[in-house]
Amino acid sequence: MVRVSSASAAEPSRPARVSGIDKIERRRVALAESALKTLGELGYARTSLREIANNSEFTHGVVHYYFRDKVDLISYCVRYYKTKCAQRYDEVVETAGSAEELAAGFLSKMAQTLVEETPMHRLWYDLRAQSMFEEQLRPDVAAIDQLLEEMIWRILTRYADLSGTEPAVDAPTAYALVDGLFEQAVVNYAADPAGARDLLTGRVEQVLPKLVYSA
Amino acid sequence: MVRVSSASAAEPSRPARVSGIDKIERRRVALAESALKTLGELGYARTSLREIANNSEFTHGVVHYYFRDKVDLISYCVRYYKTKCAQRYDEVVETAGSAEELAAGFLSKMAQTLVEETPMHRLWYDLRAQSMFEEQLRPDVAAIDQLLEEMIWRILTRYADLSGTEPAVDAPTAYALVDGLFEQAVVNYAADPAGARDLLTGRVEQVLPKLVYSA
DNA sequence: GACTTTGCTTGACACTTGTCAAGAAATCTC
DNA sequence: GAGATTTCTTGACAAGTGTCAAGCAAAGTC
Repeated sequence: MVRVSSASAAEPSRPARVSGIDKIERRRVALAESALKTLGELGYARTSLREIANNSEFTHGVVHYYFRDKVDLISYCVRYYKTKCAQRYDEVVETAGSAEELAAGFLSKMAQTLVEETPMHRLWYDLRAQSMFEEQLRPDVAAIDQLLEEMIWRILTRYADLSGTEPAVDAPTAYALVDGLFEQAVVNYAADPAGARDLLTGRVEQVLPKLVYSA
Repeated sequence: MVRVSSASAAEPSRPARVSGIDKIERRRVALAESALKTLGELGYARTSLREIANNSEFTHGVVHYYFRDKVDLISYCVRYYKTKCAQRYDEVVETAGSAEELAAGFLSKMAQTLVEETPMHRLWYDLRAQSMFEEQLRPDVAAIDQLLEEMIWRILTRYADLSGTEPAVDAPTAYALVDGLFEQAVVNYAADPAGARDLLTGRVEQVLPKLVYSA
């Protein structure tokens, strides 16, 4: 489990009672969730602290009570987000009994998250781009990239296993390829929400077998 | 040839002489080039018109003399950029006499542009991400994506030709895959400028043969 | 050389931004 | 329930933003 709380926040002197620290943490999470919703809608650049506060039940001063500054908040959000996104396919990987079943489960889950969590994916690609310019974001972004790479790698190795063969590319390559397809789908989704889904599944389906040696 | 000038700019009433319109166009290009330099350095979000003017030989008022507003400028920049980037590999495609030669030329050119035009690539991925939030950018971004897809497709079909076979994926898929690898390299380049180059070439080398049917 | 058009500079405007601080409100402690 | 502590609200600040307009400089026109 990732300890999101050990961040670099102001850490106001903690109250004596045990529930206090948790309460603070819960407020942080609530703020982060609200912030993520706004961020996903508007993107990193256009999201101000006031906008985040407006779209939440809090006022803009509260943000500064729980986070040192904007980067601290965004950073926290990214780390919070991270803990939620990289285990999406784990169940599919564990329960699939054949390569076809795994592929089908992966594809359907992928299409589902594309549709249901579009804003989050948009935000992710935005943040990764921002990290190229804003050094402070790089560690967090790199950590998520790592997590996602491992996620894809788990899927691919299991897929190869079930096919009685081995991956034909290494982990970073596999991740870059699948991510390229997914990002394309996310970008296209803005223009054509209806078609993007099927195009994605079709393309991943096309590519997946090429990532392992033929059995 | 793309007519960049037919944009939506203010279009001040043109002087009678023929050189006048060209002079305006040349100023626009000069401003765009300066803006692109700043944009590549700072990214879309952090680049203000004043910053663009400061890093150029002009003052911030001139920008508004030649461009209606900020989006008009950025839009123009993107379209100007587009005309320069999608023909990078054309010479390699035309002169290569064998599949290996084509692959080698492609890889070396790709590595070269990664290193020499890093800011431009960063900016491109930034802009594409922004286009998911800013509708006005979408047409321009989509046009560039299209151009790049065709570029990759020219390379792949020629590569298949020279190998005496055919592409095993369609154009959008091929583009998404290669682009995934390239974007990963651009992001990594920020953290590790030395290693990113070789990692990219290695990975593309690994993948390229899998995009065509084995001869 | 006067006059008009074009090109550019400067300074201002309305607005948004992140940040902070003073104090009200709520909560806890005894 | 009084007092202390935590939590939150409100209003303000300086800095930065896009935009524009008034006026100066330069170039072209007759």
